[in-house]
Amino acid sequence: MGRRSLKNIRQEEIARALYRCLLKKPFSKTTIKDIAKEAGVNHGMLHYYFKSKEEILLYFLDWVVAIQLSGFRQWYKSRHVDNLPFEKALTLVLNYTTKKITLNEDLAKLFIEIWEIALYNKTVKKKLQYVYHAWIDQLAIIIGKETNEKIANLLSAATIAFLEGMSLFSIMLRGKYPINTIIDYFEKRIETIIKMNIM
Amino acid sequence: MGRRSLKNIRQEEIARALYRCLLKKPFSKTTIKDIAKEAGVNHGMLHYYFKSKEEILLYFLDWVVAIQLSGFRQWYKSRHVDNLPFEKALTLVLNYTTKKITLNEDLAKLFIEIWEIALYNKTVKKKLQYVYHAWIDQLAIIIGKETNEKIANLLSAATIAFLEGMSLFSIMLRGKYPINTIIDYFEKRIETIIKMNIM
Amino acid sequence: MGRRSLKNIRQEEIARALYRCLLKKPFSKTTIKDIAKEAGVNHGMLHYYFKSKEEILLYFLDWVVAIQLSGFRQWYKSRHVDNLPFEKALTLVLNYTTKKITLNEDLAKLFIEIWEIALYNKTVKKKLQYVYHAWIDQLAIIIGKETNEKIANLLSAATIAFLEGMSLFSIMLRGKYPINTIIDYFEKRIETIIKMNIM
Amino acid sequence: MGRRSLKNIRQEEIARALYRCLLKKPFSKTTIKDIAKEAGVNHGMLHYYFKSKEEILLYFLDWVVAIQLSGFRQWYKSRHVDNLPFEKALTLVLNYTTKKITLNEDLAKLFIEIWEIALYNKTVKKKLQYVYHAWIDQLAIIIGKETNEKIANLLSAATIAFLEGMSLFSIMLRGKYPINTIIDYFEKRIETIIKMNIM
DNA sequence: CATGAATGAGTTTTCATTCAT
DNA sequence: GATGAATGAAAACTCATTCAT
Repeated sequence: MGRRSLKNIRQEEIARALYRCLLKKPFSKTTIKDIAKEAGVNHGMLHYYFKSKEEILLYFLDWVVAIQLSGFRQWYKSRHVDNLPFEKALTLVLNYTTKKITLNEDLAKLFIEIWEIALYNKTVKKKLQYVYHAWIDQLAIIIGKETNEKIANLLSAATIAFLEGMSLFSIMLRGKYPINTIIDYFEKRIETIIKMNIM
Repeated sequence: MGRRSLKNIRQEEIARALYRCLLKKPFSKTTIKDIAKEAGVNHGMLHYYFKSKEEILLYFLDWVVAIQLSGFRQWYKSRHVDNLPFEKALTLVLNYTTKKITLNEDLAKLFIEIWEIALYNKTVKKKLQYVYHAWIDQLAIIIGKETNEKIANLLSAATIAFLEGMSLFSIMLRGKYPINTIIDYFEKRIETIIKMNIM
Repeated sequence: MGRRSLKNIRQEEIARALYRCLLKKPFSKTTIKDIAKEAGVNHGMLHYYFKSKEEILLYFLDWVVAIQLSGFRQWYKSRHVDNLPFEKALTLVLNYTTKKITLNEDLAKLFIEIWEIALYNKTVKKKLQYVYHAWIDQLAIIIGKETNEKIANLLSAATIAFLEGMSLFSIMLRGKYPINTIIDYFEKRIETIIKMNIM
Repeated sequence: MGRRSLKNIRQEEIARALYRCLLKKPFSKTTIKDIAKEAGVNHGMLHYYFKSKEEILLYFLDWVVAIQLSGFRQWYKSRHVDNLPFEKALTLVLNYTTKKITLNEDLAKLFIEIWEIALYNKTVKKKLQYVYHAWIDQLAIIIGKETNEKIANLLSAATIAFLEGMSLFSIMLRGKYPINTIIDYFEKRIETIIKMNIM
């Protein structure tokens, strides 16, 4: 992807290190030195590239979101989802979402952490709202092919709420409930539910 | 329920204080002194009644869960839900759940906090699993009247996942999406979805 | 006088410790731990009794000023300066001032430090202004017995400026100039200068 | 005079930058990067031209003193003060001193800062002593025309102490006391005081 | 010469926990 | 039981200094 400045490289390394840290500890218990150690750099460096611990978090969030978004867009293009008929497009997108996002345990953990931070941090909350907006809008476009916009939005939000709930359960109830089965079950019926709701 | 020891009274006061604290700050930023102040007792006392800050949290969790459970059970009995026909029982229970739990913003905030703590704390995770077990089982009993047990469990878990997702959205997307409308919409259709899934 | 709270006792001990520290190092290089060590207490204590390092400084300033003021007032009363004739009162007060303040090397050092802090710290500056106000006013009252108020104020301020300059020199030029001789010389002539200025 | 090395030019630029910095912050809070930024050079360069932060300060002091001294000497020559009668010379020199030094607020601030540093730094103290020596000697030469050397030195030191005290007051009591009036008042009487002291 | 990345010692501050009274 | 004084480990952050390029 061409040349990036050392600053960008380092900042991303630090974001990547924070990612690994958050799989072990909550952000509040992750110290600057933890992140530095994980990144293999001196802890003073983190303050050279970021003004504060919170700045690292904010950069990290943007980085994670950008990666997910770009991953999704690349896949979306490569499968020509735009040109597919409603049923096919819906199935494909839901499948991508559940496999790559909902059931990605690292991501699920990460998002639970982010939810909590967002509770008391407006900037983080805004970023999270942006993500859900984008996600709901994207799915609403597909659903909107078979129903009116208002209902499509409503169904899209409901579907994603359900998937986020399942994502939560995949972490909290792992091994206790057949998360995958439940998701499969609903993937197969969501099309019907959507069409049912037209009436 | 008869006499309770002073210790029990104090412990509950402290749990209640923690509840109020958690509406303002995450647990990690809530200090022993914050809780003590909110409870109107000396902070040294907290270590007299509890071994550590974590013990307060664990007691608090049990207390919150017990309150919710007893509230539900009392309501359940008073409405004789056990004797109602399937449709009526389902409607009533879902209505209670959405109004008292899903859309209770204080509780929603609290649970996001608890989810996060559970990520990295096995004891908290176990308590949370117990709560979801109890909840899913309860709903599954009602749904089970119209379908087989396995499917009932699956549908119950899915419904509660959806409600937890909506609870999350009610906090994160408040004002941006018509949370209440979405929930109303689905309350009206869940019966159909359940019956549909029998086939 | 009578009973003082432990808090007051500790705060004063800390102020006293800071006093000793400032004879060795500037405030900016004096660490919280230095003060704690000098006071013989744990450094956490300093934050128990004071909100911040600056708060210690402010308390310290009030404490130093109060001590000097009370020392002066006690002496003033015990010598019945109020009832003495102009010449006697002036001589006595100047003598007290030069011996106890101007040529008190610890105090001189301390005040140079305070001057510097006051340069960039408004609260400290205000406290310092209060001290000089009180001092100038006090001397002006005595001088005012022989001249009009405006001139008395002017002469008082000039005298104290001279003494502060000598105080500075006593630290900076110790051993190089006969500070004591200069002060003696002027103590003897200030009366004449004052009277001369009436004309 | 003539060509100066790049090193010298840069060093002076850095000294000039430190001067501007010290009008905003004490030396202890002025960082190497602050100075570098003010000088418009890379902060690494400061360590190329100076061994340490303290070395910058020492160079800076010499630079300030040299500027003041050369300014004074130039003025002194241009006015042929050496050839003037006692009264005229005294008046002129005092006037120059009060206007250019005592009441120069930037310089006054700077010197308060230097006094404080000198308290705990022998090298700085030595430089300061040199300045006061030179200044006192210079004035003593003029005063000495009307009195014996010992008394002249004494009166010179006293006068400069007074001026330094007024300089302090001009910063600390600005707006609260009529500093200029006091100085005017004494400029007019110092000649009389000097002559009075002969007797 | 010039840059800015990197280091690490040192600073203030917070806070759970202990304990004497 | 209750109080609040005391401890000390650990946190975020700063900054003079070094050094590879």
